[in-house]
Amino acid sequence: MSKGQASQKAIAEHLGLAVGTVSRAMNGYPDIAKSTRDRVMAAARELGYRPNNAARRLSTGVSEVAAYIMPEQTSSLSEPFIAELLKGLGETLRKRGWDLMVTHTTSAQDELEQIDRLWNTGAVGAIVISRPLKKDPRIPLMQKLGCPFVVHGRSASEAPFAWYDVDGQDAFMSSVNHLVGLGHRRIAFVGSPLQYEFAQSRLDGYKQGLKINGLSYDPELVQIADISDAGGERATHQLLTLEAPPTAILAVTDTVALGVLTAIRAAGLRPGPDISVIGYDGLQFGVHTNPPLTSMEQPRAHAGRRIAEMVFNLIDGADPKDVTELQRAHLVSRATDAPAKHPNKPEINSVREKQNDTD
Amino acid sequence: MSKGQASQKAIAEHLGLAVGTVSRAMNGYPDIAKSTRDRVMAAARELGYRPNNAARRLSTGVSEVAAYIMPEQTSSLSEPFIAELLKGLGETLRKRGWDLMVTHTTSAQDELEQIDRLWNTGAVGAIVISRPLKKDPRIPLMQKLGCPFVVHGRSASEAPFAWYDVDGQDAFMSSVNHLVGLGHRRIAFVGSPLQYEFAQSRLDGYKQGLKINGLSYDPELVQIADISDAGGERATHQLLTLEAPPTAILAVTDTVALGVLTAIRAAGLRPGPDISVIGYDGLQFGVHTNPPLTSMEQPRAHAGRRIAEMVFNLIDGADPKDVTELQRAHLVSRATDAPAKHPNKPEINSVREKQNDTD
DNA sequence: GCGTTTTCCGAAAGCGGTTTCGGAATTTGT
DNA sequence: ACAAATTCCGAAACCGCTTTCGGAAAACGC
Repeated sequence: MSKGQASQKAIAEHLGLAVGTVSRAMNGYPDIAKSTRDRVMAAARELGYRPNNAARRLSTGVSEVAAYIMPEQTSSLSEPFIAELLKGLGETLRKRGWDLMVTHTTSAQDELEQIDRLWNTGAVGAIVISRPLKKDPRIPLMQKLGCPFVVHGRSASEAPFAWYDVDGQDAFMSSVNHLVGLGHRRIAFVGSPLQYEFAQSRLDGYKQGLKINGLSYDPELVQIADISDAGGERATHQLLTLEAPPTAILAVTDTVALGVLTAIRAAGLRPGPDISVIGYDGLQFGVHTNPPLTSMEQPRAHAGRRIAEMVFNLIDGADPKDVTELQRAHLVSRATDAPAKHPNKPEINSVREKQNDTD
Repeated sequence: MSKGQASQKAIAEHLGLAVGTVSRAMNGYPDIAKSTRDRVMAAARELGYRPNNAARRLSTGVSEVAAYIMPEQTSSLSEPFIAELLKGLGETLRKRGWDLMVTHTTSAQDELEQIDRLWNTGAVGAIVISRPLKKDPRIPLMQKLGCPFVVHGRSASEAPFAWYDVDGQDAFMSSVNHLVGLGHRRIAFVGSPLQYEFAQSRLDGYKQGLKINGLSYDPELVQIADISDAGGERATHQLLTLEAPPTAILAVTDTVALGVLTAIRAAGLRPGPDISVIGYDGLQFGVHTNPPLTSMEQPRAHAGRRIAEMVFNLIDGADPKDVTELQRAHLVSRATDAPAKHPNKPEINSVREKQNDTD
């Protein structure tokens, strides 16, 4: 439309050169004399040259834009997380001249459609997705398309792919260890739907933690909830009405943990002193909850940067199977992890009594 | 690179037509027989045709991508806000085939540079910015560039521009009214640096609220802080060491209010019963703070949608001065607004006594 | 001092669309 | 049945940049 910008042609005319020469000068071809390269660069600066993105893309065939597919149903509470991720992604991409595009989808089907569109219209040159399912159709699709992609999380797949993940299994195992160390024996797990890989692996870690501590697995103590505060609240309400309620609860995410805290307080109990709670993510607002939430913190700022770097690795021709990174989460202890009140007397736990006391 | 996609040329050859004919058929030119248009459409579907974005952009000159410039220093706590905004923006843009690009900047200077780049390289066809300064250099820049843009917030400008905003002045005025109605007379304001337009207008609303309630303006009761929980905490600490501390505190954002709560609790006081606190934004995590935070809620989900629609209005040729919308915020009362303890006895307020009591 | 390399640049063909222009084929007018 | 008006499509230029190819000019060799 407007864009009164200097093109290579303008530079060429200004200098009495051919456009092809200008192009090669700017791209560092060896068959251009240093003197003319300098002239070209000077003129470019002087005339305010801006390479036309579309033109370059059209002739090279690659788009210097990466797409981030937003996880479908993101509660407003879990979003601080992806905002940080976006920042790391965007800033790191920019260092090599790439831009970041975000795409929201309306359904799993729509998501596949978007991926196909983004790649096949040439809108983007790479894609990053989050929260893969245990068996995620997006992965074989992108492999079929030949689109460079990195997954934030792991997944089952026949062919190897690039991924960045935090070891949730390990994290939940050590959470259990931590709680057992505090004298807890009845430890519950509030998880999310198991089609998500992260949900499964965190549950696995929980089970594994029980096992290595010689605790038996009690299905009653495992609740599956929506990834939301409301989901955590409902699940915890269930747990608290058990005949033998847990003395500690592991939440699959901090967002869910918020609901856990709410439900515990609603039952007239104190998160921490009465029932320990450990979340996962280490979100900043955990310091402001009532009481401040103990959580497994993952290195979030790092994630965006690394994922962007992995995108470049792929672009530079790295084999996807060599482009993987597994980080660890670390316990940040705030106020909701505490010694079990009666480590050896599992009978002191009628919630209703407790409630009446407090009323 | 790969992209085994069908081009218009492929369709043309498949049908024995010229590419120009195919193009005009797809774009609804009137000089194409309906019969051949149908054949073209059928072939397009059959061959899996995908228009090449770059090619179209190159020849039409317009890019169907809108950029959202991320506010420079976004605390991780304020980010739920923009994530919701992005969602509304992205989904609404997509309805007309547009995509959303996000750009993080490292400085004010860099931000101007990015805007210039995004527009002049043809990467985007419109830009939306947030949190304008009272006098914001980005606005005249975009006006000079001729780039369609909408501002999330208002600003002083010679030429009119498109904006969407929530009336912060009105909101803080009614917050003051609300508190006065609860018997408060010493009401403090924890604001943010006044180069931001929103900071100024909220302060103005605060002052206006004082005036219409016949309260005098006491500069001691106004603190300027970083837009963060830490900033709010420091500012509140100052307020509490005053000889005559406030009985109520207005925070410029919910993020800041978190720090206000922390500082109040740290002083051994109870937010709500002892000192009322009202935030601004109505963020969801306000229900999980200690205690739950009363706040002025703005219609956030609506914002992204409307801003995207305004972008299209501009693209469709609307005069920027006609593309504006002012929304109102509404009080959502949770647990931090309460009647003043001693409405008519401003002498009961030595914080140190209170602290000692609690110690 | 004349052939042979090197060095350096111009010319041109795309990339995949859009849009203008002109003309063949068909329809209309009388 | 012949000129005029429509209808419909092909041809070609262009958007800005990349890249291959070939050749002129300069440097080299002996």
